[in-house]
This record gives sequence, structure tokens and C-alpha cells, in this order.
Amino acid sequence: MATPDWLPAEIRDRARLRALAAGECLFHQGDATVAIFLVETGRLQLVRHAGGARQVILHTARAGDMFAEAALFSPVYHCDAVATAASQVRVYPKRALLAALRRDPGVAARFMELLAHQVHALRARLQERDIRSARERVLHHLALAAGPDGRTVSLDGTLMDLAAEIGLTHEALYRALAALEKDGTIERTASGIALRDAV
Amino acid sequence: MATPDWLPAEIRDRARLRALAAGECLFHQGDATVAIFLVETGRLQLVRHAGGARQVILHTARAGDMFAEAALFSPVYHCDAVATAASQVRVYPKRALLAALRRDPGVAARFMELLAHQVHALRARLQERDIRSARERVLHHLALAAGPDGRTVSLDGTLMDLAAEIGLTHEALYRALAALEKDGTIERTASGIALRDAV
DNA sequence: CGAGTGATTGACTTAGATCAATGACCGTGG
DNA sequence: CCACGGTCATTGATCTAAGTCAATCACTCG
Repeated sequence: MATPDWLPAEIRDRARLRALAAGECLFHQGDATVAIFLVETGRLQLVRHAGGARQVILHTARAGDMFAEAALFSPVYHCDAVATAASQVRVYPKRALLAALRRDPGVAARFMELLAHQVHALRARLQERDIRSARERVLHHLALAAGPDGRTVSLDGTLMDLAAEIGLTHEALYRALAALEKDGTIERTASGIALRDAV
Repeated sequence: MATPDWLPAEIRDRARLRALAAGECLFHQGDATVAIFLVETGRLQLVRHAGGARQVILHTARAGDMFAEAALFSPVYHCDAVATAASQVRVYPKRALLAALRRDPGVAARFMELLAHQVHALRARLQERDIRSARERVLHHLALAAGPDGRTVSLDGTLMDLAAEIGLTHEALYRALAALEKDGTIERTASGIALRDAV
């Protein structure tokens, strides 16, 4: 699953799968960059060691997330990647990838498109965090996550995952959903959530 | 200022500057895409009209921010861009940009690099928002924003801007900074903030 | 000099985090 | 086949840190 459709078949098919135990390290800050990665299962944290003993978590990559893309343009990794749960990551060698990007403008264009969309999605998630009210934040998220009909949101993961994604505790999310359902703003079905008409 | 160094001189030099009054609209959702933009001064909001009367703010672009990059890969804009203050935006025509990206692999590589770095920065800001405590959030931000020495952070904008960037009210930021200074974790200078050694 | 903006601090309130308990469900191993 | 451990969903009670409102001071700019 989550096979990237943007990269050429010869790279996609040759990409190794690397298994990591919980706590295991995929690469260290300062290591020469050799690949970028896609999380197939599990969870990795990207951690930067700043001045002194300070550790700064830069990102938590979950199933489906690509990470270390910037490694393509840097000789060394700028953070550690540590599995915080048993994980499997797909490994895309930098050398082959760069060659493909240089050789085939179509591949390059699709990669740029992917990155541009990620930038957008991240900006939207960030803007979402500026909404303090749990209720409004949830509504904002549902409106964005709604399918083409603009109303129905299918829930694939758990509500706990959703809560983490929008930056609420799961309790706060449950309560917000319960309140929204009670006052008729949303309807909950087995497969997801439906937005009722806004007035 | 903020002149993008990644795009070829012929595009950079030919780019028009467009002035917008507060409330004026730069483009509408559904318009054919003709350009991407860089905010020189002011502030623009990107707003999507979802199902019904729902409006979702996707992003607020400030001075120095590029926006609508994804327009390069879409025939139409997927949101409105509205100036929420009198603004000036640099206009980079899509046609010329795409041609340059296709023609010159070096330009394409630098653009990919820019996008990859943006993705990183955004992920880090998002992760930062997962920190609930104002104190810890501020420390996280300072550690990341620290210069090469890992200690000193130069403040260019106002503290109010900083507060907005890290998702706190300015009062909360002032208090957090005051507390950090009182217990000796940071030192404040005219030009910025210095982190003391972590124990 | 007044108007406007930023920095700062105080007082108060509240929404969401935290802690806790319960029930449903699901796979698994004896 | 069923008891058991685990995860998820849900709700209640409580607490607190951050938001909100408000006032003051310093500073700049025309």
C-alpha cells in the first residue's frame, strides 16, 4: 500500500524494505545521505540534537509518510531517525532517484507536484491549529477532509489517530463530536461523518 | 528583499509587482492559473469555499512567503486569495516558470530543494504545536531558531509576530519569556535571546 | 504633541487537558 | 468455546494553564 505513483517503476520495484525494531535507529545526524524513505508500518521520529544536550523533535512520520526528502539536496542528514515502534520503511536510494529526476522531466514534475501538495496540506494543518476551539477545529477539519460532495468524510483510521492529527486529546475530540451530533451539525454513520447544511 | 535566488534571472527580473488594497482579491477559486506569487509586503489569506456556505481558511501568507506553488500543476486555483491588509505581491508567470523548470535541470533541482525545505520547516512547526505547555513550546522554538552556535536567537520581527508564529497569544509569550528569564534558562538582549546551558 | 503600536503585567474565566472508570469488541491461546 | 488481555470509544469529575479583558508605559512618527 501507499506505493508512490510518482517515481519510475524501476526505482519503485527495486526499493528495499527495511525492518526496524522499536528504538532502533535508521540514520544519525551527520551520516552521509544515501536514501529517502517511506513509512510502510510503524512510526519514526526525526530528532535534531541542538546545542548542548537539547533534543528537538522535528517530526513524527507515520504509515504512508515519506520523509528525509531534503536528503536529496544535502550531503548529510540533519537529524536522527529513530523508530518509536516496530516499523517497516521502504528505502529509495538517493543516487538512483537523483538520476531519474535529472533524466526525466516528467518524473521531476511529478515530484515537484507532490512536494507542492505536501506544502499545501501542511499549511492547512498549521492554520487549523490556530483555531483554539475544539468544536471549530473539528468542523474546519471535516470541511477540508470532506469528499467531493463536500459533506461526507470517510474515517479510515481510528478516532484517536484523528485526534492526534488535529492536535486534540481523544477525549476532547469525542466530546466535540458528541456535541456536534447532538445539535445536529453532523451525523455519524458506520463509515464516517456527514456534515449537515450550514445555515 | 526576499528575492528568490532559485529562479533564473530572466524570470526574476521580469516579474511584475502587483499592489492590492486591503480586502482586494488576487484570484478566485476556479480561475485559470496564470502565476504563482511572493508576498513582498502585507498579508494574504487563502480561502477555500467548501460545500454550502462553509469557508475554510487554508493559509495566511505573510511577507516573504511564496504561495500558490501548486498552481503550476493545476489548471485552476483551488482557493481564493484575498489581501487582508494592503499588500504588494511579486507575480511569477506560470508559463515562463514551467518552461524554465523543464529546460534547466538546475533550476528544477533548486525549486525541489526549496519545496523540500519548506516541507521540513512546516513539519517542524506542526510538531511544535503538539507541545501544549507555553514554556516548552517557546524553548522548542528557540532551540530550532538558534543560530549556528546553537544558543543565540536573533529577533527580527516583533514579539507579537513570534507569538503568532508559534501559536500563542502575545501575553502568553511575554509571560513565558519572563518566567524563562527569571529562572535563568534564557537571557534577553537588545538583539535577541540567548539560551543558557541545559542541565 | 497626540495617535498608534508594541511590550508588559495584573485579574479573572474557561475550555481543554488530565485522571479515572466503564463497556464494546477482537483476536488468541488454553 | 470461552476467558483474558489489549485497544478503542465514551463519559464523568477535577484542575490548571492559557486565553481574555484591561491597564500602563515606552517609543516612534508625522
